[in-house]
Amino acid sequence: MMMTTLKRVAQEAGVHVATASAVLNGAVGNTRVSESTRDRVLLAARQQGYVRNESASRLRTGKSNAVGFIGGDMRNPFFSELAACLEKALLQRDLQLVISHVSISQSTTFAKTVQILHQQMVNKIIYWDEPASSLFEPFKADTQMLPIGFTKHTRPGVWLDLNHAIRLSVAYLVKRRMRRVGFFAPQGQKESPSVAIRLKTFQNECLKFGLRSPTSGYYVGESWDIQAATEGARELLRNHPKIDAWLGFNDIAAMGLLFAAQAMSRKPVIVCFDGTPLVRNWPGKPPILDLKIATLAEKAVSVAVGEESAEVTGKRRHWIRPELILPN
Amino acid sequence: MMMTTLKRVAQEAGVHVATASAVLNGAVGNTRVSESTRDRVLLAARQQGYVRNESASRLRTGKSNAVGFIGGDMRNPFFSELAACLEKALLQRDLQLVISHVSISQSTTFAKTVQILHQQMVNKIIYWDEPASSLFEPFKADTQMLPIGFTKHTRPGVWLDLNHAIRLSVAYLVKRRMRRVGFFAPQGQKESPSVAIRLKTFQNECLKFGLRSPTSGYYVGESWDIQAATEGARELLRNHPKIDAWLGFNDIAAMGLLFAAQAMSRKPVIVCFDGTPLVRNWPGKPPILDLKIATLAEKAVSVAVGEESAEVTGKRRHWIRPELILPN
DNA sequence: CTGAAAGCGCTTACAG
DNA sequence: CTGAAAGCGCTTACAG
Repeated sequence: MMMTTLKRVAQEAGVHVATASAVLNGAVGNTRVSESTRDRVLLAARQQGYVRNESASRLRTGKSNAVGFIGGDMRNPFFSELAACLEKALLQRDLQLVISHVSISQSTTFAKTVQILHQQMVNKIIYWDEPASSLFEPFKADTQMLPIGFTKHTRPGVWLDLNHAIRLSVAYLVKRRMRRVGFFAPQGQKESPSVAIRLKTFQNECLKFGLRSPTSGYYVGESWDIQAATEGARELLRNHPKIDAWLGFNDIAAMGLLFAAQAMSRKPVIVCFDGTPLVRNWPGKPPILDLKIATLAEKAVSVAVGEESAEVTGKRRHWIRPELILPN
Repeated sequence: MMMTTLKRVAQEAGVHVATASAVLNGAVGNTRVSESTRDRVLLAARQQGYVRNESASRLRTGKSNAVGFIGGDMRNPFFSELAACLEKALLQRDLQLVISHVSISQSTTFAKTVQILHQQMVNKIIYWDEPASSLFEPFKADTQMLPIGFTKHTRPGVWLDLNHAIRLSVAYLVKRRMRRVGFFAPQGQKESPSVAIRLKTFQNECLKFGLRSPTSGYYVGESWDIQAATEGARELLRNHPKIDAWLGFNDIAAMGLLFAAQAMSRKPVIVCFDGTPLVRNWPGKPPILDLKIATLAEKAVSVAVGEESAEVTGKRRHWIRPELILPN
C-alpha cells in the first residue's frame, strides 16, 4: 500500500488540490465547499487511505499538531506517569505528545533538547522545571515554553504548592507524635538547588511545628536508580537509628527507604512524595503525599494549548494543591 | 533568536544554497567543496546557530533521522528500560528515538500507531511483537518494520530465546527442590496468546523435569498496574497455599508476588522475569531471569540501521540468550 | 569546484 | 462555491 497524496485524492474526486485540502482541514477561512464535493473528496480520501504528510504540512504552516515534553528519565515512575497523563490530555484534543528524550544524559544540555524538538517542528514545549537544571535561560522566541514543577516562581507556569505539600507532611508527622524526622532525596554529582529548596522548606516547617531540625541524606546516582536509593537508604538508616520518620523525596527514594527498612526489620514512618502507582500498594500502605499528577498534566495541557492562561495574578501562584493520602 | 535558514547561511558565506547544503551534509555525491568555502560556510552556520529544518529535509528526501519504537506502556518498567537502551544505541549513531505512544490505549490499534509514526516521516520502526496484539498483519510497504520480542518465529526479527529462559528457571527450581510451582502473569480482558505461549512452554519444561503441571494465575488490568498485580497475587497466594515457587511473568507481576508474600509473611521462591532495576534490589535478592534488555536494544538498532541482518538461517533463530541471576 | 533549477506535499491568500 | 499560483526550506541530479 503506497502513500497517497492530496493530489491523487483530488484527482480521484475530480477537484482541485486546494479544494481537497479545504475539505480535509474542515473548511477553514473563507473557503466553503458544497455538500456533494465534500462527500466526493471524503470518499476518495477514505478509499485511498489518505494520511496527511506532516512534514509538508509543518513546512508550509510552521505549525504542528505535536506538543513536546521535556522531563526527566522515563525510568523514574514520576515521569512516565506524568508523560502518560500528558498524553491522555493531549489526545483528547487531537494533539500528539513528543517526548524529547527517554533519558536525559549528562552531556545533553537543555538547549540541545529544545533544539531537537524544534527541528521536529514542535512549537509548544511543556517542561519539568527544576532549578537544578538551570533551565531558566531564555530560548528561541518562536517556541512557546511552559514550565511546570514545584519551584514556586512568580512567573507564569503551572506550579505545585511545595510549601503546602510539606506542611501537610510535617503536620501529619507531628500528629503521629514523631520527634525526630529526616529527609532522603536523590542527588546527582553536584549540590542540587531543587533538593536544597525542598530541604529548606522542610526545615522551616519543622521549626514552625516545634520539631528539631531534620536529618538529611542523599543517594548518589540517577533519580530513577532504585538500587542506589536502597543502598543509600540502608546506610542512612544504619547511621541514624533514632529517627522516627522519613520523608522520601521522590517515589524512588521512598521505595529505597521502604526496601531498606524492611530488610533491616526497622519500622520508621515513611512518607512517600509523588504518589505514583509504585508506592501505593506497598504492604502496610505508607502515607503518601499525592502530587496529583493527572491534575497537573490536564492543567498544563490546557494552558499550553491556550484554553487557559498561566498568568500569575495576585496571590494565585500555584495551581495544584497536593494531598496527603493516609492508610485507612 | 530567530531560526536561520540555509539560504541565509549561504548568503552570509557568499555561496549558493546548494553549496552550503553540500558542506553541511558532509559533501555527498560528486559534489566536493574547497577548503576555504567549506570553512566559510561552517563559520556562518555556527554564527547564526543554524539547525536543519527537519520537516523540509524529510519532505525532500523522504527519509528521516528518527527511528520509531512501538512497545507497551512506559509505566511498565520493562518498556521504559527498553526505550532508554534503544535511545542510547540510536544516539551513538546520531539517530533519534520517537516513541509512538507512552500508553497504548485500548482503542488505539497497531495500524493507527504505525500511521502516526509514518506521518512523522519515520520510516524505520522497531516494535515489541506480542502475538497478543495480533501485530502480524502486513503494513505499508514503505516502512521498514523490525519485530523484537520473545515469540519464536521463523521470520526475521530480533528474538529472545523464551525456551531457554524458562528452562533455566525450571532447572533452578528443581535444583532448589521445589515440588509445586506456579505462574503469575498480567492479562487484559481477553485470553492473551502471548501469555498462553509462556504458560505452555513453562508446562513443557516442568514436564521434562518431572514436576507436576504448574498452577497459573493472572491479574486483570494493565501490565504496569502494580496495584492490580498485588491484589491478584494476594488472592493467588491465598488460594494456593502449598505452592513452593512462582514465576512472575513480568517484573510487575513479580513485584506483586513479592509484595503480597511479604504482607502475608509467606516465603515462596519467586523468580522475576525481565530483570529491570525495579526487582534487582528487593530485600533477599530474588532470583532474576535477566532478559538482557540492553543487549536486545543494541542488536535491534544494529539490525534496524542495516549494520547487521536479521535473516533466519538454519537453527539460528534467536539472538539474545537470557541469563539467570542468583543471589550471591 | 560551484551555481541554477526543479520539486517533495501541503496550505493560504487571492482571483474568478 | 472552486481553481491557479506561490512558496515553506531543503536536497539532488545536472550543467557549467
